[in-house]
This record gives sequence, structure tokens and C-alpha cells, in this order.
Amino acid sequence: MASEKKMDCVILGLLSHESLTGYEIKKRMDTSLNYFWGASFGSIYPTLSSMLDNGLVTKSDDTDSGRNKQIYSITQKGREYLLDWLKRPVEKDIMRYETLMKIFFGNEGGEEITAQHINAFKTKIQRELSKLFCIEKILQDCLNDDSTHKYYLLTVQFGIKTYSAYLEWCDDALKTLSEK
Amino acid sequence: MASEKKMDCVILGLLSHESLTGYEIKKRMDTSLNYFWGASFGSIYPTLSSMLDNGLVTKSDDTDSGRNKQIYSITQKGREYLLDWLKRPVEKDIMRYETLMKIFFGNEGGEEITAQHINAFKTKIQRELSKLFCIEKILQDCLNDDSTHKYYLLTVQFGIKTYSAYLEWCDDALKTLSEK
DNA sequence: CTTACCATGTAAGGCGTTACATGATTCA
DNA sequence: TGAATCATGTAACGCCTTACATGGTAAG
Repeated sequence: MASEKKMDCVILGLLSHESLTGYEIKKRMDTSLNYFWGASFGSIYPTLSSMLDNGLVTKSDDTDSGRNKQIYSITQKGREYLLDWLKRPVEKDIMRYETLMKIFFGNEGGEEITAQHINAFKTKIQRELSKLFCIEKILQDCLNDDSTHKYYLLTVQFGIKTYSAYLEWCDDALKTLSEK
Repeated sequence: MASEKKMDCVILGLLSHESLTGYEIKKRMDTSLNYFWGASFGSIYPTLSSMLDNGLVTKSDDTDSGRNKQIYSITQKGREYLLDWLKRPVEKDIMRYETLMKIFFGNEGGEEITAQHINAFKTKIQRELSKLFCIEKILQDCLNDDSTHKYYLLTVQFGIKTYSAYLEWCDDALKTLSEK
């Protein structure tokens, strides 16, 4: 019943659209996927190796660039594996917000500390939100260039909706906090 | 730089309000904290043991109940440890939404599969949201009984705000999906 | 010429889950 | 009397991060 490792699936998902190096996969994780998924090199490279062994991807050396790049591409088997995962229902969505934990236990620290955490959260979210608005604009402009863009846009809009809600909550919460 | 384990802090936070058994701690995690944190028995009991060794909690046997309960209480040292953590800035808030990943890669599976995931998500969130509304009502009614309740209410309202935003997104997303 | 970025990988170890093991009590 | 819940714990193992280790290239 081994809680299936999702790393394979994220990587295959990225490769389903274009061939990439491990380094590029990491970059995608840190940008496009960053607010709902993440991964380190220490998990990306070993996963790529094992997927190569299992025939889910192929590897080709890129010597052109002068750099020693390993470019990975998805195979037919990999595409089937990905589709199979896509069809299955979601196992779990996880949220681990340390911020909320600090607020939940805020009574121990008091109002001021709690307000500081809310303000720090607000600042962080505002920054993220403006990034998302930029991405939304870019995606909307090239929506018809590629059928994947519609799906990317959906997740960006999810981020915009939720981050906007977070900001509303921050203001309400600061008000509630200061009330007697 | 050991990415500080938060399990201690959650447990200490719960114990800062009332003495509890490991089993009761698990229940709190599954109800009050469940939408922004989680833990299994396999992590709760060992953490309690190590905190006992470190003098952050004390243990007392409850023989009254007929059951063999181990009731844990926070110590002064534990309270200081908790406060110290509360004062420090948040390290990271993590979101790992498999649902969003399936949607991000939705182009590979197609519209119908994606719509199914959105609908399943919507149903789950609706259920969670109505639970949160109940809790909100209860907390509002006994807001002045205990100073901790204000903080609990803040997190519940966070949940309500974000889940409501999720639902709005679901409807928008289903519309966007079906559009050409 | 040196800083930032590109690029790949390994090793150790932390954290936490799942599954296993056990048994008492409550309630229908 | 059997199912659900209360109650505690361990063992194995999976997953992923951090830190380490190495070296090339682009740009200022």
C-alpha cells in the first residue's frame, strides 16, 4: 500500500511537455510549481536514474553546448505511467503551515508576537501574489500557442484566488487580534 | 542547521493549554489542527518519550479510569522552549496539493479527467467548509471563556476564507475548462 | 578575475508514515 | 458477543533534505 512516491509523476509531467535536464527540472519546480510542490537536487537526480532504469525516460548527452548536459526525454512507457497516475483519484492534499501553528498557539506568546507573524506572512504573500499576476498575464497572452497553457493558467488562478483570500484574512485577523 | 523538527512544538503547544495523553493529542491533530498540520501515532509517542527525557514534559499514570493512561503535562522548561519557538520567525509554509499537480499536467489526461479532479476536490472542500462553520459558531459562543479561543478562531477563519476561495475557483475553473 | 550561474551527483541522516502487535472498555 | 473506540507502543522502511564534492562557463 506503499504511499506512492509522486516525484516520478512530477518529473514525468514536466518531461511530457519538453525534454529537460535535471537542472532545468529543478528550476521549473522552483518557479512554476513552487507554490504547490517542491523538490531538491538530492531527490531529482536519483529519481531520474531510477526512471532511466525502469524505461520511463531516456537520456542523451548534449555535447554541443560545451557543457556536460544530460537531457532526459519521456518514453512511451513513461507517458502511459503518467496517464495512469493522472486517471487515479487524488490521494491527499497536504498543507503544513507553520504560520498557522504559531497563530493557533498565539495565546502563549501574546498579541504582539502573533501580529508580527501575521504581518510577515502578509508581506510574503503580497510578493508571491504579484509574481502570480505577472505569470497570469503572460499565460493569457499566449493561451492559444499551446494546449498546456490552459492548464497552467488554471493553477496560477488557483494561486491568485487563495493568496488574495490570505491577504483579506490578514487584515481581518489583525483587526480581530487588537479587539478586546 | 538541522531543519528543526516541529513535532515537539505542536505537542508542547497543545500541552500548554491542558494535560493530555498521546491518544488525545492525536485526536486534536485530527480535528482542530487537521487542515494545517498532521501527525501519526508513530511520531507522537516517540516524540513524547524524547521530550520526557529532555525534561520538556512530565508523565503521570492515570489508574482511576481503569485504563492505562499516560497523561503528559508541560514543564516550565517546556513552556520556555515553546515560547522561544513562538518568538522566532516562521521557517516555511508548505503546500503539497496533488490535486493541483494533476491539474497542472491536465493536458496529458484531457478535459474530462481534469474536470473529475476538480469536482472531487470541490466535494471534499464543501464538506470541510461546513465543518469549519460549525466550529466557528462554537468558538464565537465561548470566545470569552478562555483567552486561547481567540487564537483558535483566527485559524478557523483562515480555513473558512481559503476554502471559500477554493470553491469559487472550482466553479471558475470548470467554466474555463469547458471553454474553447 | 571573480562572482554568479550552470550542471551533476553522492552520503548521511532526519523525519515521519504504515504496518504490526497488543489489549482493555464501552455500547448496541 | 461483537464492533467501535480507547490506548500505547515498536519496527521497518520510504522519502526527501542538507551538506558535501566537483567542475565548467558567462558576464561584469
